[in-house]
Amino acid sequence: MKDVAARAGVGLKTVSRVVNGEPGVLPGTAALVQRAIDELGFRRNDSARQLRTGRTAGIGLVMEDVADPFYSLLNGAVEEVARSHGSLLFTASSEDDPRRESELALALCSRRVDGLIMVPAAEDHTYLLPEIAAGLALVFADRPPVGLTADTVLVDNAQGARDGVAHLIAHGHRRIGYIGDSSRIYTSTQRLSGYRQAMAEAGAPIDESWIALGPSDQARVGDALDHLLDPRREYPITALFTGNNRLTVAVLRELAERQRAQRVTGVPTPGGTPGLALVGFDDFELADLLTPAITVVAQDPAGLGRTSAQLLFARLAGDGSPPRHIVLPTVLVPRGSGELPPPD
Amino acid sequence: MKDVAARAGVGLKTVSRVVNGEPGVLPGTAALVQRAIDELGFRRNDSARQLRTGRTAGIGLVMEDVADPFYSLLNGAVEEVARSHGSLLFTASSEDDPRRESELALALCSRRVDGLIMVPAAEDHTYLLPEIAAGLALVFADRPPVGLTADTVLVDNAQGARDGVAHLIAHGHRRIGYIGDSSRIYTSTQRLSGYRQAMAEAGAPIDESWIALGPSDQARVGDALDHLLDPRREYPITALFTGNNRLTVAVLRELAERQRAQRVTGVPTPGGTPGLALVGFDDFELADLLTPAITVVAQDPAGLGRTSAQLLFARLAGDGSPPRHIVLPTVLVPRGSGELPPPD
DNA sequence: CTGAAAGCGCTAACAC
DNA sequence: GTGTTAGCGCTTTCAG
Repeated sequence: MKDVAARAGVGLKTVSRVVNGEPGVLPGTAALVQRAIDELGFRRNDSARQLRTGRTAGIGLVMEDVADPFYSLLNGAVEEVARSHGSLLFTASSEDDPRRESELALALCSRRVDGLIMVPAAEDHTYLLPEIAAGLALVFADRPPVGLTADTVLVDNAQGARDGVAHLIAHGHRRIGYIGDSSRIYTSTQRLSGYRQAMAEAGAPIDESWIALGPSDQARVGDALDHLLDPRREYPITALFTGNNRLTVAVLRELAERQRAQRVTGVPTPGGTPGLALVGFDDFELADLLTPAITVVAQDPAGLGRTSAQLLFARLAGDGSPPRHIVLPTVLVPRGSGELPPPD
Repeated sequence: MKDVAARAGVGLKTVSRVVNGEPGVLPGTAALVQRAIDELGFRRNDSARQLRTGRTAGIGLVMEDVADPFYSLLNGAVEEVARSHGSLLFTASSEDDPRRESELALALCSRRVDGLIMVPAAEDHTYLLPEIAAGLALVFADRPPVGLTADTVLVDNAQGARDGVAHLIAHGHRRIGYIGDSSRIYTSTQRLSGYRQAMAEAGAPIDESWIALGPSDQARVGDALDHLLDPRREYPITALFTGNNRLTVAVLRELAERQRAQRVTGVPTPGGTPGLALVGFDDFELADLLTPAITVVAQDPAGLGRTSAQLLFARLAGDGSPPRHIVLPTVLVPRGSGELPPPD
């Protein structure tokens, strides 16, 4: 900038004014400066600007995994809102590791991002208290913070799961299995409680062995399924509720595998016969094109991201009202798999 | 930091040394400083650090749309490599708009990101020349730059499409339709040329009306499909090659719709009868669970991201060799839809 | 081993 | 309208 000023034969501040489009520069002078800028290939150094103004025009998003469709939709919505406010977005994946979450969050704080949106993995967020005290705007999305109060945007997980399970019950099922995430995760606990509520409301007793929490990879899901569908059970389950996106797909893949095996070998296999009713929490692409199409309790990941980001920018614009807690509804999307009747 | 120094009763530089883990500080002094840091809730201001050192430990990624599965996988891989190098990642979606691309890229340059990975949308990248001259490390991914030479990581689109179409030909098809992206997009042109090559090699003449370029939304794809499957054609196509992920899914959805309609109404509809052979460029989740399962030419989006990022960090580490051009292979994944025989 | 001084590139606050 | 000065918070350099 100094160089530009020298080249244009004007003062430093005049260049600054031109670069920032501030008023009070004669068109002639501005043109002179602009030419010097072009000739020198000058570009304003935002690091310096940030240091001076204290604003970075950047926000951070910490979530589990950018590559997961749920988070990538959330990410896209946050980015869109950020862009409309002239901010750039840092994205960071915690891989659901509390340590990594705090490392990333604090790294973003060191950069002095204007605000942070977090889908937390940690079970204690007091490490952020000093940052909040120092002026960090913070919004929690999808899961609430622990150890502090802050703006939070959640999904009505319990109600959603309850709706999904009640839907199965309405279609004649009483023995319904549940495969969900580890109970470490907030949303998982909420969804499980929705399952229990729906069963209780219908007066349907729950056999605790119908509940499998925490199988993460394909193989574990297969094991859980084998256990749930064990043919030696006196009262086998007739329907299944899956607690998230990835689990639903894993279950579908396992069932398809068993069906293929049974078709090929002719040997009856648990899960080898189509007809198990299924409702999944969280929608996913192509759910409508499978056979049967998959009934889901749909969340709105983009809405979650958009709402969180809007809340964040409202704070950055000076909204000093008490922390807000927003809960977004879910929508049951019947497509076929959840309307299959129980056998006999 | 000044405050910390005052509180600890030491010099500024000593605090700096402690904060950065530099050697040459007595353990006792370090402990003193650390206590002052904790008490004050001090966190180093990276904006200032960046200004001084010239390094931001941040890179940028500009692509079409973070929410698209292809890009979110690429994004995830880039982020992982960045993290392993201690860098944070800015993600920005251009929505395939050249203006937006350059705005975002230049905004990232203003922040003095250490490097930039771009999936370009623009048709001229000379606007980046001053930035490169100023030291920006730049890698193009998936599509090459126009108007300058830089490190580039591409996929072998032509060979992939050729393989896919040859696969259909090997299964007895001669009249093969092609639905692809706008010819404005590099990858689209390459894939179309692969289609032409495969047809030429098989001595199969191409009717230009079999080729539909540019239908983007669901409705347009439906129109294109109606045109391709027009029952008044003397020689109807027996197979279809789709140029990307989104188009494949859109086609599947259209076909499913026609089949459903025909089942319900009993009125024969073009595309209403299953059996059209299909190979799609680009893999997608659940392709294996559809009926029939979808044969695809799979790319490796994560590999693309990883390779690009590794190349970028090699440059940042001082690799000054001439620009590299890496081409990643595709893999044909036969699953059923591409092995359907032509009728009669 | 520790500290004082200079300056990274910019903008805020004032002169002129 | 335009220029000058000071200083954002840090690291680099060099002296103790």
